[in-house]
Amino acid sequence: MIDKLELLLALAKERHFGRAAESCGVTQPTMSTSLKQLEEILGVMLVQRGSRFQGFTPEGERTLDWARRIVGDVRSMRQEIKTLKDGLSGEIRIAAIPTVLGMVAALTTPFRARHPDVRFRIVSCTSAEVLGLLENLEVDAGLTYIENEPLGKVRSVPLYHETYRLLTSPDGLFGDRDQVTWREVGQVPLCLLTPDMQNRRIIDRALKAVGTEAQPTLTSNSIIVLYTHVKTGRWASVMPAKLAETLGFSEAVRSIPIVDPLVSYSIGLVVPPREPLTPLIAALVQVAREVAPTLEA
Amino acid sequence: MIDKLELLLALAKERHFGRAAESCGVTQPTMSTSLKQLEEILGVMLVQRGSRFQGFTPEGERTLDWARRIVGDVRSMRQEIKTLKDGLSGEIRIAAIPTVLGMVAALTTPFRARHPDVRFRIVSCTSAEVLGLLENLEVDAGLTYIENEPLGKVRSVPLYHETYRLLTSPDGLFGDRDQVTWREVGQVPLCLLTPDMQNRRIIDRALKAVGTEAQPTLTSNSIIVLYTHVKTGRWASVMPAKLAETLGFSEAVRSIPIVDPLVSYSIGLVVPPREPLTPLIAALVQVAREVAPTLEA
DNA sequence: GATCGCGATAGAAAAACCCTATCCGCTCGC
DNA sequence: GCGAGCGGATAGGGTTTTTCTATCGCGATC
Repeated sequence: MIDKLELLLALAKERHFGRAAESCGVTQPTMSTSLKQLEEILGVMLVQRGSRFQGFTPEGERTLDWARRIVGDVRSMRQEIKTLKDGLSGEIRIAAIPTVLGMVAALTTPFRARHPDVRFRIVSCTSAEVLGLLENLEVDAGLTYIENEPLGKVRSVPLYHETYRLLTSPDGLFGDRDQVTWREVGQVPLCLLTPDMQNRRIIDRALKAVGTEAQPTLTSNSIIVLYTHVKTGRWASVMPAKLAETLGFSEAVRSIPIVDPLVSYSIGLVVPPREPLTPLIAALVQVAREVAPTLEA
Repeated sequence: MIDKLELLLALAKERHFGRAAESCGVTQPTMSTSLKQLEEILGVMLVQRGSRFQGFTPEGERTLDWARRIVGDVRSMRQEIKTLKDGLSGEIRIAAIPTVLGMVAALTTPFRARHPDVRFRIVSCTSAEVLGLLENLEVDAGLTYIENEPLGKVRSVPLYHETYRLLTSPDGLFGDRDQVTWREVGQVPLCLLTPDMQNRRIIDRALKAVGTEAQPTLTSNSIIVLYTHVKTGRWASVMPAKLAETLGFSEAVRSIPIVDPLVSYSIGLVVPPREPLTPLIAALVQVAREVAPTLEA
C-alpha cells in the first residue's frame, strides 16, 4: 500500500511511467500493475489513461494529496525512530534560491558543529521550485523569500532581510558614490539573473516603481557567472548585500547601497507544515532560530 | 507496512498477541512475525519481550502514535475517495456517555434525512473511554462532556448544556416542590449511575460542594435500569434535564429543577483533530453545528 | 505509412506471506 | 517442587503476491 503510494508520487513527479518506475527502482510493468491495483483498492480511476500519460483524474489528485501526507508521515516515523536509536543522523535536503546560496553555510556550519553525523544536500532552484520540491517531499526544507508571492502550505522561520547593492568598479558609472538611487541604477548596464528568478523580478519591480527598467548586458541563472563577471571590474550588477559580502569582491569592485526607496525582502527557512516535524528538521528550525539574530547584525 | 501498523495498533488495544491477532483476522504466529518484521524495518525493539506481553518500549510508544496517525490517514483517504465516487455512505461509529444516549437521535435523525446511505453504530461508554476509543480509531466521533476533565487531543462542537432534575413521585420527599436545592437532594435516597460515570461524579461533586453526599439506594451503569426504576414512582433519581425529557416519565414521576447552585455542564460532539476530516465526520460536524441551537431551546 | 515512444499484458520466476504444528519459558496451584 | 496451562516464538510448507522479461498494441511523428 505504502509502496503503491510512493509509486503514485513518483509518477506525479516524472509524469512518465517508465521514468517514474526507474526512479523507484522497479520496472515499468510493475509500475503499471501497481497503479492498477491502487485503483482497484480505491475503486476509482486515478490516472487518465491514453496511449501515454495524460495526467490524473480529480480523484487521482486527491489521492496524491493523501499520498504525500501518508508517505511523508511514514518517512517521518522511520526517521524519528532512527533518531531515538542513533541520535541525529542522516541527510537534510535543502532547496535554496541562488541569492541565498552564500548564506547556507551560516546555517549548516553551526548545525554540523552540534550534530556531526548529519549530512546536507543543497539544491539551487527558483523560489517557485522550492515550494514544489518541499510539497513533493523531494527536499526537507527550503531557503527562500517568505513574505512576497504566496507561500502555500509551509511553516517559515525568518532569517534576515535582503537589501540591495550596486556592484561596480570605482571608475564605472556612479562608481564614486556612497549610495545610489534605484532610478540611477536603471541607467547602468547590468549582469542580472534570468527573469524566472524571483530576485530578478524583485529588481525589475523596484526599477519599474521608479519609472525605469533594467538594461541587462548579461543574464544567467547562475550566481557564479554573475560573480566572475563582476569580479573582473568590467561588469556591474545588483545583488543582495549579504550575498555581495559573502562572496567578497576584490578592490576593483565597490558595493554601493541602493536607496530611495530602500527595498528589503525577508529571507527565511521554510519547512513542511506537518506536525510533528522530523527530528532533523526540528533541529534545523532550532538552529535557524538561534542564528537569525546574528545574521541581521 | 500499513498492515503491520494495524497489527501494532491491535496489540496496543488488546495487550495480548493472540487476541490482537484474532481481532485482525490473522493467527498468532503471523502477529509475532509481523511485529518482528516491523521491528527489523525500524531497527528497534518495539515490544517488551518476555514470556508474555509486557508493554511497549519507548520507541514502541512513539511508533504507536505514528501508527494511529498513519492508519487513520489511510482510512480517511479510502473513505474520501469512496465518497467522491458514491457520495456519502458507510458507517459512522459514535461513542456516547449514557446520559446523552437519548440525545443521539437529535443528531442522527437530521443526518440520515440528508444522507440516507449512511449507517450508524452507537456505543455507550464512560467519558474516559470515549476519548480512548477516539484516539485508537475505534470510533469516529464521541458525544461527551467538553469542558471539565481534560479532553486530550480532539476537536469539539458544543451541542447543549446539561442541567439537573430530581425525579421523584409527587408524594415522595420534596415531591411537591417546584424546585429543590442540592442540599435537599442530599437527603433523598437515589438511583444513580456508578461512580465510574462522569455524570455520577458531577452529581457527587455538586452534593459535596454543599456539604452533603449522595445516598444511593441503587447504582447501575445503565440508564435503562435507572429509568425503569424511577418510572415505577417508587424510586427517585437525579438526571440531566434533557435526558428526563427525552425519556418521558409517567405522571407518577415529577421532574423538579435543582438549583442553588444551578449546575450546568456542556455536552458536545468530539472528533479527531486530524485535518482534513473524513467526509462523513465533516458532514456530522456540520449537522451538529446546525442542530445545536435547536437543542438549547 | 513506416517508425518510434509509451504503456498494457502474458507468463514464469522469485519473494513474501500466512497457516499448522510444535516448542520453550514462565506462572500458578497443589 | 513439580505438573498443568497459558503466552509467545519458531519451523516448515503451501499459497498468494510480487516483480521480472518479453511482447503486444496504440498513437504520434516524420
